[in-house]
Parts: sequence; C-alpha cells; structure tokens
Amino acid sequence: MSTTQRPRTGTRGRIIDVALELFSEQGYQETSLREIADRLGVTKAALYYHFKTKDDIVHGIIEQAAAPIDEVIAWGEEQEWSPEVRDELIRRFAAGSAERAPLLRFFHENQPALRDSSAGLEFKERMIAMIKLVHGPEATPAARLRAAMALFSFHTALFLLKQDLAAGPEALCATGTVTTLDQATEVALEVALEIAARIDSPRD
Amino acid sequence: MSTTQRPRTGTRGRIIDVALELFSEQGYQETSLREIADRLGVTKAALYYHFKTKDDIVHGIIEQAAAPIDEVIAWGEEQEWSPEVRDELIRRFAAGSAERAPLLRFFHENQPALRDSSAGLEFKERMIAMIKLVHGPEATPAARLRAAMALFSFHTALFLLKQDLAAGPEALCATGTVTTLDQATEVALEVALEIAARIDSPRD
Amino acid sequence: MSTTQRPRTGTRGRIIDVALELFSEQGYQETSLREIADRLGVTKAALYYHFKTKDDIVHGIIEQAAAPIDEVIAWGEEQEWSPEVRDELIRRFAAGSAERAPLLRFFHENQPALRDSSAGLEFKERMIAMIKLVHGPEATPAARLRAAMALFSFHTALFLLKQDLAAGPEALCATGTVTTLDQATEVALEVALEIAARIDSPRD
Amino acid sequence: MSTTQRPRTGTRGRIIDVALELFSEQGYQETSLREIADRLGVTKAALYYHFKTKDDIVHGIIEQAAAPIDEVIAWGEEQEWSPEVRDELIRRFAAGSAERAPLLRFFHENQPALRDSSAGLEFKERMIAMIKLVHGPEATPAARLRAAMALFSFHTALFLLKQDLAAGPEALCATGTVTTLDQATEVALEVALEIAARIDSPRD
DNA sequence: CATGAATGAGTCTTCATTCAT
DNA sequence: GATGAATGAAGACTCATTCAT
Repeated sequence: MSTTQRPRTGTRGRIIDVALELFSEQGYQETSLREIADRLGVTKAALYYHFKTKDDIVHGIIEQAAAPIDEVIAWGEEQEWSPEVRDELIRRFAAGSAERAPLLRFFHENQPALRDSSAGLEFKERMIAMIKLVHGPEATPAARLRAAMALFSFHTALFLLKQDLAAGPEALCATGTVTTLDQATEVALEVALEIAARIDSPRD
Repeated sequence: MSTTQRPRTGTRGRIIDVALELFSEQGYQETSLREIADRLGVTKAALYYHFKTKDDIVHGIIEQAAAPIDEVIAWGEEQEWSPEVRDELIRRFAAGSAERAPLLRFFHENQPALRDSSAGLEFKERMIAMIKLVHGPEATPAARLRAAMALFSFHTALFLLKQDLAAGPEALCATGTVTTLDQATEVALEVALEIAARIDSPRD
Repeated sequence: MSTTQRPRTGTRGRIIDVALELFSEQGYQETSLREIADRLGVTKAALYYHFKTKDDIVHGIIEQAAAPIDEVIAWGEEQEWSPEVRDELIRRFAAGSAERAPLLRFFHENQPALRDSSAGLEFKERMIAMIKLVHGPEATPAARLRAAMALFSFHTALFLLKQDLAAGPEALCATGTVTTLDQATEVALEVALEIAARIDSPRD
Repeated sequence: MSTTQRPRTGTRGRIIDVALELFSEQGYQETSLREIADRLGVTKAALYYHFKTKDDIVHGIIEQAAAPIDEVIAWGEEQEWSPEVRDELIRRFAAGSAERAPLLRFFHENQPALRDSSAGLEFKERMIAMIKLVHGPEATPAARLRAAMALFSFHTALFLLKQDLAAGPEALCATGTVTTLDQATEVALEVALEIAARIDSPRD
C-alpha cells in the first residue's frame, strides 16, 4: 500500500533508509555520517549532495515515515468525537506501529539530540495532534495526560521488547512463544484502550 | 529522609549532581565535560581526579540515585506475592518517582549512549528486578509485559510533563492549575494500578 | 635509482617525509601531530585524512623506506649460502645504510614507542630475515648473535656519529676532516665484516 | 660488593629502582609518574617529596648506577696506555655489563627523551671518558670510532637478547641452551676485543 | 613524610561541513 | 551525481606539577 515502506531506489531514498536504521540502532549522535556513507558504499560528500545537513536527513526520515500518521490524523479530524471514534483512532494508530517501530524508537531515544532540531518538532506536532483527537474537546488536564499515555503505551511496549531481545532468552518477557513484535503491539493496544476508557470517568 | 538526595558537599558529590542535571536536560553525549566543569567552577582535569571516565560519572549517578529503588526491591523480596503486595510495590515505587524524575528521564532518553555502558546495565538490572516482583512468579509473557508497562507509566507521564513544560502554556496538558509534577505522578499511579490489575485476568 | 627516496609529491608522501624527519630527530612520542602538520602547512585533521592513526604513519614510513632492504633479502634468498655470499650481503646492506640512516635511527631510538606497534614488528621481521641470511643455516646461537651484531654495527656507527655531531667539534671523533657519514659507514663495514668472519670459526 | 645494586630501603631508593625498571621496560615517556607511584604503593605527590622533577629521577638513576663505571674510569686514568691496558679496560667494563643491562638499555632506547635532559648528558660524559681511555691518546678518528663501537657492542648484544626473549623460542638466537644474559655478554666481550684489536693497525 | 585535591597545557582523535573538480 | 582533499571546532583523556594540610 504505502510506497514509502520498502527501500527506495535512488540514493536519496537509500540514505534515508540506512540512516533511520543506524539512528534507531545506535542513536543520532552516536552515528556518524561516515558510517552511513560507508554502509551505502558512497562518500560522505555524496550525502551532502542530497541533504544540506545531518539534521536534514532526520527531516527526510520523518517526512517519509510520518505519512501514515497523517492519514490517521486526517481521518480523525473529519469525525465527530465520541468514545467509539476515540477507540478507532487508537486502533488505527496501533495498526502501523509495528512497522513504525524504528521511527518511534528513534524519536524517543534521541530526545536530547532532537530537542533543538526543527525536524524533531515536526514529529512532536503530529503526536500532539493525535493526542488532542484522542481526548476530544474540553478535556481536563488529567484526561489529556491519559490520552497521551495511551498513545505512548505503544512506544513503551516496543521499547521493552527491544530491551528484551537485546538481553537474550533470559530476559523478562521472551519466554519463547509469545512476545514477538506483533504480540507486543497487541498487548499495547489492549492497555491503550484500557487507559483511554477511563478518560471520561477517571474515577468510578 | 534519605541523606543522599540533596546536593552533597565535597566536589565528588557536586559533580554527580551537576552531571545528572545536565545529562538529563541535554543528554549524555550532548553534555561535554567542559560544561560540567565550568558550571562547577573547576577544571576538566578535576573531574578526572574524581572519576576515571565520563562513563564512570554515570556510574556514580546511578549508584547514588538508585538506593531508594533498592529499598523497594528489598522489601518486595521479603513478601509473599499477592495482588495487594503487587499494588503496594507499585505505590512504593511511585512514592519516589517525582524526585527520581531526572534519573528516569536520563535513563530513558539516553538509551543509545548507555547501551554499551556498564553503568546503564546496572540500572537496567534494578528495573528488571522490580518488574519480576510486580508480575510475581510463573507469569505469562503478556503478564510480564504488563508489569513492565505499569512501572514505565511513571516514566511516560514524567516524559510528557517535561515535553509539556518545555512547550509553554499552549501545550497539551498545561492548562494552568493542574499538571504539576505531583499531579502527573498521581495520574501515572492510577494508570499503573489499572494496568497491573489486569495482569491476572487479562480479559474479563 | 629508487624513486621512493626523494620527497614525494602529494600530501601523503610529504607527511611521511616530514614525519620520519621529526620522529628520528626528536623521537616518536616527543613529536606531536601538531608539529608535523605545522611544518607541512596543513591542519592536524588533514593528517587523519591520509592516515588512520599516528601509528599508521609509522606504518607508512616503514613501508616506504624498507623497500631497499627487501631487495637485498630477495637477492640473498636466491643464493646458496657461502662466506662470499655472506660478505656480499653485508656489503649490499651497507650500501644503502647512509640514506637509511634516519630510518635505522628512528627504529632503534624509539623501541619503547614501537614495541607494541604493529608497524614496528614489520621492520623487525625484515631485520630477522637479514640476520638469518647472514649466519646461514644450522648456525649456533653464538653465530646468530654475531650475525646480528655485524648488521647492527651500522646502526651503532650511525648512532655514534650523530651523538658526535650533536656534541660539536670537541667530541669524540669529530676531529675535523674524517668522520663524515660516509666514512663512518666505511668503518662500520670493515667492522661488520670482521665480526662476520669469525662466525664459522668463533675461536681460533 | 657494591651497595647500590640491591633494592634500597627508604622510599627514595625504592623509587629509583622501580623507575629504572619501568623506564627500561616501557620507556621514559611511556612511563607516567602515576605508574611508578602505584607500583610503589604511594601517591604521585610522594615522588615530589624526594625528587624535584621527573627528569630528576633519571638523575638519581644514573648517579646510582654509574658508580661501577666510574671505578673503571678511575683505574684507567691511572694507567699508562697500552694494548694490554686497553683490553683490560674492556674486560672490566664488560664485568658489570650484565647487571647494568637495564641502565644501558634505558639509556639507548630513550635517546629522544634524554637528548635535552641534563641527566642524559651526565651518562654520555662517562661513556666518552671510557671511549677515550680505550683508544688512547692521539688516535685517528677511525680509531676513535672503533673504540666506541667496541664498547657499544655490549649494548648491541643486550639489545638483541631482549628482542629475542620478547619474541619467544622461535626467535633468532634463543635455540635453547646458549643465549642467556651471561653468554650474550661473553660473545659481546669477544667481539669487543676483536674490534679493539684493530684499532692500531686498521688494515693488515 | 606523605596525601588529597586541583590545574594548565597538551595529546590523539572524531566530526560535520565545504568546495574545486 | 559524486569524489578527494581539507578544515575548524570540539571532545575525552593524560600528565607533570603544585600546594595546603
């Protein structure tokens, strides 16, 4: 469906793919342009033909990877808010989470580096839009926080999964059959819906 | 109560305080030893008198700040597991969250930098111990994941709050009176208990 | 004859020349990359474009300067051993000694710095090959030692000459006309042949 | 006999011993005061109580270790020169060579570091005195060079032995029984006397 | 006698970036 | 489209040295 998910042809696209891969694996600061260039088999200078700056690569990454979220947002903005719509938003957001994993991971684990970057802000704005759609109009601060937490549960689950895999079979969840990326997403969806369910009536 | 929380006298202690402050504000990589030294009014070389390496400072930070968590773990290990114990564990963990905020933040937002650091592993181990205590023995992978997510909800809430404050009054939650650090913690506690409640009976 | 002896064009070659010059004058450790860069009129970073590491420069030096020795070794390996071949080996080795002086000097006076360096080992291997050719097959340990001493007499002579020149006209040999580089080499050759002559019949 | 050869009591003496050991093993520049202090179980500052400067330690080393050479020089200065005296000088010089090995080694392998050091000059002067005694008055430059080379043959042999031991059993001389320190010295003495024998009648 | 704390100068090295070709 | 060569700024780290205690 989305044309942006598979490795693009053309150097520019390949740079984005490799950069996201490395950034999410090792971090933004920890990844040098030389590494990216090396893995691509080109020179550093070639990167500068396609991107004005290292930060600009992040720009490209987000631009390319945020499209699916934009679709969800667009859909949400056309609906009248209701608990059903809210849950559907979360489900749609969840739908792409698995593929977006590297992006989410990159975004969260590199806050310090992205803090002052214009590219980071772009992504943040999208998340804020999503959050607003989830909690609906005139929400209390607590409700807003819940909405945000619901959405971030996906990231948390993904984060934990990664830690887990890195730690080997001894680790906290990886007891064999269950915790694959998909199953982690499933649990995260469950949790997200639970959290969101109490948005209206925080105390029963 | 704990004597380790407020700025210690002695240069070594002051280094730890300032370093944690800067690391959690700007990130580990983004903070140079010069900055730390400057803010302390000493030379870089003085840092090296007290710590063998930049990484070693992180070591010191964790050693110093993880003591409260260790207490909770110690308590938990003495109890027979039960849903009540589980909830109490979460509450005790929550209790110090507000003060520990910078540490949690630092830990999460600097994953890339800490990944290969022995200091990072130390902290990770403590979290794993907490998670195991929360889900109790013989838990399913899904239950384990939930346990982890419950505990991490504090971090998520803190993370969101920070983003929020940084963004100014326009932002998602900060509508004036409510979302202070304490209130964020409160919501996070609520959410954590909800998530944990379903550990045993994931679907009702 | 050999095209590698005079200053090469191209920065890489110039770095090697200047580095050997400085290393042999002041020592490896005592020569900073800044000095090399300054004398070349480039920045330190430029050195790193051409060499991965300070040690790598040594690598380059040896690679470039050891070619003449390799030729002698190659010749020696084709001959059937005999006292005449042995003496010819020494003469051929002596032939280039004067030009190779800085290299020999650098190699000997920087043992501590080169000890753990892969570059140093490369040179050592060449010397060992030469020594083996000189003493021939099935030599007694004493014979081997003599062979080695014969070859090293060139270094000793060169070393003494340098000390001498540094010390001014008051010094041990420099009584005016005689001891130039060539004449020192000549004496060294004489001595080397004497030492080698007794390899077979150590005691008469 | 000499009281200076075994580890002295008193910190000052122990510093000298340890320093010589490390300097000759790893080199002067390559050995930091911290290493010396650590191996002694004291602090760097303690070294400064006993020596004004790092270079001053070298001073101490030479002062302490050169005494035996001074004795030989003193004896030589009382004799009327003759070939027999010359040979006896060499034999006396050889006598202590084995014990003095680390000093000789240190002196030669650290030329670059000692070049500008007043401590280095002291030792050099002693060697010059020895050389002058060996070649006798009114010697030709070539004769002087030979005299020097004769004496330095001990260093060469020691140097080669060390290289050898470092290289393991595969190496050039170490074929089992022979080349110990003593036997290397023996060969060196033989060679030294040969070289010296031709001082008068360089060409037969 | 010796230490604990600190410094200033300097080291090697890495990086994002530029530009002529 | 891309490269080879180079730069300037910065970073972590080391070292000899000092001095009050």
